[in-house]
Amino acid sequence: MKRKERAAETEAALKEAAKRVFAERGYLNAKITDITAEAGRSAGSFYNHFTGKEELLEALLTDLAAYSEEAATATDHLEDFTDPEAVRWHLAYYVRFYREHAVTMRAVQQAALVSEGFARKLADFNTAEMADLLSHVQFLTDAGYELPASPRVSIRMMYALSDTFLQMWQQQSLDLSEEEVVEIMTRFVYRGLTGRDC
Amino acid sequence: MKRKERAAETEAALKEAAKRVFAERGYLNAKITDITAEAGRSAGSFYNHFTGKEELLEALLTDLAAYSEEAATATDHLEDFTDPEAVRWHLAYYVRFYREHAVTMRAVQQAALVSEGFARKLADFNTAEMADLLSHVQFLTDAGYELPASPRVSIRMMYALSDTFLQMWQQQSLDLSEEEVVEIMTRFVYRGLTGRDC
DNA sequence: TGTACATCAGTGAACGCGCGTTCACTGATGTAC
DNA sequence: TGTACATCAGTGAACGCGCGTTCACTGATGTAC
Repeated sequence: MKRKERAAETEAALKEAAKRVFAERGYLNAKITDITAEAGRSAGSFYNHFTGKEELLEALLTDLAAYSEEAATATDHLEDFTDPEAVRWHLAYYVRFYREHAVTMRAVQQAALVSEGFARKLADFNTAEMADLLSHVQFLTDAGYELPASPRVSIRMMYALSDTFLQMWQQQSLDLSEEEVVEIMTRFVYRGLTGRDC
Repeated sequence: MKRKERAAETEAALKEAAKRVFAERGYLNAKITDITAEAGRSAGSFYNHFTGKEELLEALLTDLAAYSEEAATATDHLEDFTDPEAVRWHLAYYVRFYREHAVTMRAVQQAALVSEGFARKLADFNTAEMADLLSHVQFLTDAGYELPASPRVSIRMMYALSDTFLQMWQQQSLDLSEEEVVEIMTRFVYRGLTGRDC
């Protein structure tokens, strides 16, 4: 089975090369020949594995899904948002996620601007991430805290903040360690959601 | 001077047509012939006015700058962020801005993904917007409030939240009126910055 | 005011660049007997 | 184990599509005398 091995190696090489090219030039600026060159393969080889750049990105996105699943079922998953630690846990998760998968996420965001299909995929992904949070925020309303808005909208604000702030952190150098970012965001979000200090 | 009038009319028509096309298809998907067709002009005519799509977008962006200037010097500009009204005033300004200029801003954001030049322009624009806020937050530290992070970073969180949440509001229908959005964001941000309810 | 010429905004068919995609070919691996 | 043929991953030059951009042309406006 040396043949299938070789094919699998090439496919993996193309995916890794794509990430490097996306990181440097961005998804939209990446030419297929850039990717094949980076992977050290010929242009034609690409089409033995993917029908185009979109399918390659879908493959990368599928790899992420696994990661998200994992976190949602983590054993130390804290759910009660009246406890600042629960908020911190989730933000720490996002920070880790962004550090590890920033390239793919940015690629998907770029693809979403141009392609209807990726826009839907991205929306679905975000909705899934937020769904988990919805039940956690219920603890706050049950405990008599006054959210700034409905649970659904409050979570969107939290998510909007995290998403964009983490991108800022990644791209421009904010000179903050990962721990500091988690700490800072936790304070802002916990205060924002509950109206109390922590 | 009928000639210059005609030229000015065509240029304006192209700019307006561009906004409509950008709104529908997005900047990156917009073809120059889409714009000229929408404006009811020939393809060649475009190049009498702009060297390309980029220059047209720059022209639209210049129109925005005026708007921002205006707000920064507004007479009712509240500056002391210890007063929730001051926070509300600024968020209300952003909401109005996004409602009126969402198309151009989204176009610039898209262009920034692909072009180094626009990335810099966008970064400059955002920095300018945030600079105004920096002095306002000083009131909080002076009054003994504890920000969630340094003034510079706290503002970035506020800005990240506003930027993305307003985009969500624009794109997906969150079923919130403009007043509600301002109210909600004010509560979240004021709480986040000060740690106190309002 | 009239005539002859210059200039300019606009036209749209044609051109050509960039890049995605194809395809005939190669050499290696797998299969049949 | 050896031989003959089939299949497959990979190659890279060539093809062709889409779209930005050009340019010779038109008709209208401006200018000179």
